[in-house]
Amino acid sequence: MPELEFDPLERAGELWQERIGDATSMRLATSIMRVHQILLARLDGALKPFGITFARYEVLRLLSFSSAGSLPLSKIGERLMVHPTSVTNLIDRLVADGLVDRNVDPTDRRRALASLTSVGEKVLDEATGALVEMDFGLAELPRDQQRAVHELLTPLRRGDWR
Amino acid sequence: MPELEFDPLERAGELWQERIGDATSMRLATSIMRVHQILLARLDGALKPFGITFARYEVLRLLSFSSAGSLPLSKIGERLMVHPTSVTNLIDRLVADGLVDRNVDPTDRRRALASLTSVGEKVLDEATGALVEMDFGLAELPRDQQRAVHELLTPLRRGDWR
DNA sequence: CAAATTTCAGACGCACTGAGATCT
DNA sequence: CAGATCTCAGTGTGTCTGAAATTT
Repeated sequence: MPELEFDPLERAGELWQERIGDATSMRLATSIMRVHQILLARLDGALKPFGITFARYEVLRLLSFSSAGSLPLSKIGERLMVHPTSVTNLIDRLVADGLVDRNVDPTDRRRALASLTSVGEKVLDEATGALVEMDFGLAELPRDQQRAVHELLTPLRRGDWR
Repeated sequence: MPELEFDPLERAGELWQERIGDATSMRLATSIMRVHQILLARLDGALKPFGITFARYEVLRLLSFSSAGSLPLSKIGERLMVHPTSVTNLIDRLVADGLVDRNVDPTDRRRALASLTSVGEKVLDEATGALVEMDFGLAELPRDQQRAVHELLTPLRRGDWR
């Protein structure tokens, strides 16, 4: 399948080093871009049979974890780091597919509350099984290395909370 | 700026552990998604003054590294792991902005060769300066950690070449 | 009234599919 | 002719801006 006979990122790193200077951060930035692309393709592929994307899966999971069983859209955006209009869009599709209910919050009628339908719960469970089965697309990395990468990356997310 | 008082990923990991099981791979997968989003926003933000995105920057850089000074579009797609129609699209925009020339390969007239214009070279140099200045959006990580993450991630890209 | 919450219209970037044109 | 290369039209998904509607 692969037409290349070498790691294209390694090649780019060597040339960068020769002509520009230290290639460390350029290598990692490009690396993260590519790994993201590979990972997303694997996750979306595994979820395709269930008619959802990884972004939608995250919404379903968040709702199932909420203690009240429902969340205002603004909270969803906050937790998932998603733009308000994108949340509306995600929920629109999930509602259209019958996986989520949208109701006005009786406490504060500006708010829309999203909650899982029973179909949504079922799809979530099955999708979770599929993702666990494929180790979230990270099977090439042993557990301890997965943990190591996660911890090393944490400082980059530091702006997400106080 | 951040409304949250806790790391949302950590919270999700704890709940996952309680209710589903080992949360290691789920944590890392979500982590990579979020870091990618943050990084891309930083890189695209730094490149905005030059009128290019990171995807277009990578094309310019690849062209400047090519020994012949030009590359057929198919090679660009191969090296950058980009779909053929996306390459056409990227080159279309770069040509429209005067950063790249597109010519038919006289050797094999099926091929289109892309090469940098002098404006393209100039923009590339300035953009490179801006990216180096911000350490490719990875300033929170010391060099040795950047190297460590890059090496740990490499197995995930292993399918890209032979 | 000011602020919060959500929605809408519209634009954009990028990935992909399927089909077609051109050339080797 | 089969195969390679590129382009085109159209779709899907997610992001964002700016503006508006509703409610507190």
